[in-house]
Amino acid sequence: MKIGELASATGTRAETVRYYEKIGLLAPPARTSGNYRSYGGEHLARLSFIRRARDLGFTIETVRELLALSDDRTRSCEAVDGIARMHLAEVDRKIADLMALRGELGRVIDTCSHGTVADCKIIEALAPHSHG
Amino acid sequence: MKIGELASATGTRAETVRYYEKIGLLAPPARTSGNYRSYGGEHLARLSFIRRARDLGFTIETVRELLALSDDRTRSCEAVDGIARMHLAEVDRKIADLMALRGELGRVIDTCSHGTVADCKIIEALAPHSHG
DNA sequence: ATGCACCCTGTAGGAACTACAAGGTCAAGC
DNA sequence: GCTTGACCTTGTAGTTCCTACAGGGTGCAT
Repeated sequence: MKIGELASATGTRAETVRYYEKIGLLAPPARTSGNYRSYGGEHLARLSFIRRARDLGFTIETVRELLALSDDRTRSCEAVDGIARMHLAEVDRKIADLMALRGELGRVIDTCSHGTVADCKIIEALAPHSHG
Repeated sequence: MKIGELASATGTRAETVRYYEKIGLLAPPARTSGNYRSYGGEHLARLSFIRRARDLGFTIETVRELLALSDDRTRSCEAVDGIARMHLAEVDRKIADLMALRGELGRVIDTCSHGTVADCKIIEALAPHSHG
């Protein structure tokens, strides 16, 4: 499996795959006689995991931790659980922030009277506010 | 008004103010005899606008557009409204993604909390997806 | 005159990629 | 057998939005 195939199989770009290899997240694969990277099922599984975790908002460093945990099967689930919990809290914060933002943005848009910029409420809403 | 005062009046850092000047978002102010930046009400208003728009999640480039639009007072509000609506849609999408993530993390924690190592499903939870 | 808080410029770093540039490999088509 | 074009290689620099120095200058109080 060449890098392009691996990339499209996992929804990644070839550049990103090489980047993951460079930062030590994905093991360097064997090479063909023409010096092309040659991937197998192990790499596919691993990269799928990485992609999915990244999509779920885990940082590269957290993904590294999770991979280390999954590699060491003797370890308890507690560490994994802890990481997940930390992320859950973070995700909850992000959701709350975005909901507040959404409300404000929605209000701003609702006030738009579709006139000229001179009396655009959106611009007004962005204009100077007291700030501490 | 010196840079530090402007910064604290708008909830920004001095470095960020200089950065905004460097990328052409904020006009260079007059200088004192000692070469300090000297800001007036115009700068305060504009930086407040920038800060608020950034807090609402608009990118620097979008803020630039909004500033350009707001400078042309006779222009129709339509473009401004469109930008805000597009941004709102983006925020909605992010919220949806985060809600999905939240559910997944919750499930992982739930599974982990009453199980042994063998039962830990976090790795499986992040296992390969089909990618087309 | 001596601190000290603040200001100046310029550059490097950080997170996680992304986009070249300049060249090598390979299968297909003529 | 040779060309075309898609793909691969390495390396480096750019992206976004700042943040953090380093190494110096200014202004005010003691």
